[in-house]
Amino acid sequence: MQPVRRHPWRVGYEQAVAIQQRLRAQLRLEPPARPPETVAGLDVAYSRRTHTLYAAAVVWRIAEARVLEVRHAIVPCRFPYIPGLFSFREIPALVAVLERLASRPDALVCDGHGIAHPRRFGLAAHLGLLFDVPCVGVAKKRLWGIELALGPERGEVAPLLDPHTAAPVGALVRTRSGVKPVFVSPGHRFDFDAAVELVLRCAGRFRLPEPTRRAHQETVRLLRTHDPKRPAVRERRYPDYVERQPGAAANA
DNA sequence: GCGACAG
DNA sequence: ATCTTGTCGC
Repeated sequence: MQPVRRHPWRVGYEQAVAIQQRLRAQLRLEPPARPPETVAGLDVAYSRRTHTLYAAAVVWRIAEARVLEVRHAIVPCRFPYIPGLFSFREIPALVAVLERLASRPDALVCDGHGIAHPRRFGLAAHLGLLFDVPCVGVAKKRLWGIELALGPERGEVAPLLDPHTAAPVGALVRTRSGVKPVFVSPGHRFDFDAAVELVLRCAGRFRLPEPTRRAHQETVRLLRTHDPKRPAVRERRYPDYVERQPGAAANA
């Protein structure tokens, strides 16, 4: 899978904001022509110690609830975390992992917001536009918008409204009864209803949609194998404590 | 000046 | 997100 637009190597703050304002005009917020059958869940883990991003993509066939493909990418981290400019931090890793996909999924599910963003250009909007692929954002916390009341049952939905215009920017979606909702917003080539529908179709037994949840697991596994943390010092020895011998009696 | 602030 | 120690519940 190849991007249709290039992302610059080095980006400063003002340039990042300018890129967002230029690209957001190109977003298409209509639903995909046909309902997605395969989606790629995406996630990134960080090593603070080595300034490295560990990205994973899990391609998922919705109808069969089955993994089709898993890819990884490891890239250096070259942009700070700034709320509102989050995509510039993770996009190099996500582009790298998507370029490794053999298949072209019908849609992407990102770990972050789409247009529920102060400039209407969150990670899912940015990434969807770079590849011109349908993309939805699923975030665990709010960045932008006013939350309307949401019922407690799985499948219930409430709007997330722009603070200035009261126009919808996304939705709160209850993916599990009695569990905190997720924040769903279209990124590119999605509208609100199709985005919510896709997230619910990908929802399994957990709060996060299954493709993203599995991508997260992959990311954690990558971090653990490539950047294992070892204790700074070995735990001290305890001279008075005697290890139980295998097969020894419990006491004398 | 104060609070809010995706990952 | 990462770091870090413990606690609660199936």
